[in-house]
Amino acid sequence: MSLQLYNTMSGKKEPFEPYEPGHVRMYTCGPTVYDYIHLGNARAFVVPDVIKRYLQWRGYKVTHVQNITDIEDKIIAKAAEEGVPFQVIVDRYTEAYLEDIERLGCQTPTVMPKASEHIPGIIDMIERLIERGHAYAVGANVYFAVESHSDYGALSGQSLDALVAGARVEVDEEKRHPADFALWKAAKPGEPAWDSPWGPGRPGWHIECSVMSTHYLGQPFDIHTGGADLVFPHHENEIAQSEAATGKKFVRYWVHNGYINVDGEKMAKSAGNFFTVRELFKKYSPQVVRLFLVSKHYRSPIEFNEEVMEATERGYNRLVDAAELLRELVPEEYVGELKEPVADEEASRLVQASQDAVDEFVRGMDDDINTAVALAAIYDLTRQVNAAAHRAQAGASQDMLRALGHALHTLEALTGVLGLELARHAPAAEQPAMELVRGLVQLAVDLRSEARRERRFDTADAIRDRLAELGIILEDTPQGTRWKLSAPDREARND
RNA sequence: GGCGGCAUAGCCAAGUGGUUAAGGCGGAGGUCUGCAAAACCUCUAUCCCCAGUUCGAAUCUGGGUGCCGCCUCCA
Repeated sequence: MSLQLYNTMSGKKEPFEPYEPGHVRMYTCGPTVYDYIHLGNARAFVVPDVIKRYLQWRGYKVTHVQNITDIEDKIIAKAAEEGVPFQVIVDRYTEAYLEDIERLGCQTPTVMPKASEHIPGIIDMIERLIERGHAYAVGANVYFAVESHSDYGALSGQSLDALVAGARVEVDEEKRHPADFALWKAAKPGEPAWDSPWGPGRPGWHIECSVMSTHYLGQPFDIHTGGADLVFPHHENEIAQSEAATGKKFVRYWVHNGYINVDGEKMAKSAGNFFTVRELFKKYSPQVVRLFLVSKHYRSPIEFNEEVMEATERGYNRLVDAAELLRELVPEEYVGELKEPVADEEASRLVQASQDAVDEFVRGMDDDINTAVALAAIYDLTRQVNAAAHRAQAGASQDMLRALGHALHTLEALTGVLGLELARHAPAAEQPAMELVRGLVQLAVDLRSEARRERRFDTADAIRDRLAELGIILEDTPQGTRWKLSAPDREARND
């Protein structure tokens, strides 16, 4: 069985085959840089990142383009509101966005083009559309004529008549058809503008994605992703423009992710019920946020609330704890793919468990990137690893250590495909401080161990309690006392 | 009005014709421990309602009920 992907265009899961064997080309609608990204935006970036990582893991080369919209009405509005130059807004939020997706564990896309860098290509495409009779200029505005494209409405499953009957399309005397949309907008005084055959202005929203995607990926390309709210009109319009301009199919698989809900309602800027990811990072580590996002199938809505976030954090800690235990236990040279089979019966059971986890993980991911199933496979293996590791703490055969090393490798590989990293790490800025913390904690732990040996349990417990208040958890094992930070990579801990 | 989605345990969430209905969080009991913590073990649902199809349905069909989304900027 191979990867099945749900295609919004057909409304069905379809077997995935790239246009060019072995090489997947995908495009993701990136942010408009006028504000910090919120959790809903984050999902639209994490979902394609998971798809990309899975494809890579399955051996495909992936070229991934994710644009940055740096020309847009909302940016102009924000600049006016703050009374600062347009570019200040663009730079500030571009930088913040790059930082946010990196912390979320997203690989840097192969190319991150900006609309402002593709004006000539945009003008070319508009000219071609006018030549082919798909667009018309009215003064310095240019519109796409939706009636000229027979397939208009195919992606959203709506006929042109039905779309107009919805009657929320803005009335505009200039347009030949109410659903016609702007390819080029005339600049008003003071607005950022680029020269064009129709006068100074800026591109409409949809045209940049058509131009940039096909510029880097050709036409057709394989996968186009975005939030479900982009199906109409954004993606519908992208298709119309691109196919009208070239006569070729635009995109082979349309992938749309579901929303994040708050109190049952879609999280959105306009609704005001959103959480920026940087706010969330103060309370939860970026890894926990990412785990939360992949805990449900990408097309379903996810309800956001504190209770679920906390449950997610506990689950994440369990995964990390298991990995850390293995790292303590297994000599480094045993971590990795198993080179020779193990003879020991218990060890071979664990090897089998690792294989089962991989099989189940693949089964889930192949079924339209079912990350919930994939995660269940990871948790299953974690449980078995813990059981074996705790027994191994009291002494283990070489075979067992090799099997544990293999299991650790497996856990890291599978969580890695989801973009998760099983490690507690303090933010880089805190690294020097961590050295000091390690020393001080060890000092306290040593003093407490001495107290325990002398059966002065009041003192021992007091030390443990005080450390707990500081966010340091002690665990006594037969081999001595281990310690860990309770919430290691939250942005700031003020508890 | 048009189009689409969802309803599974206290919470989150898989499962789309036949299995003991995955997994996580929480809860109860147990093992281990000076006590804890962690970990492991056991237990913790008959699938919104009704009517059909079928030898057999959470899974298919029809009808309800409830919730959500798109049709306007939106990830």
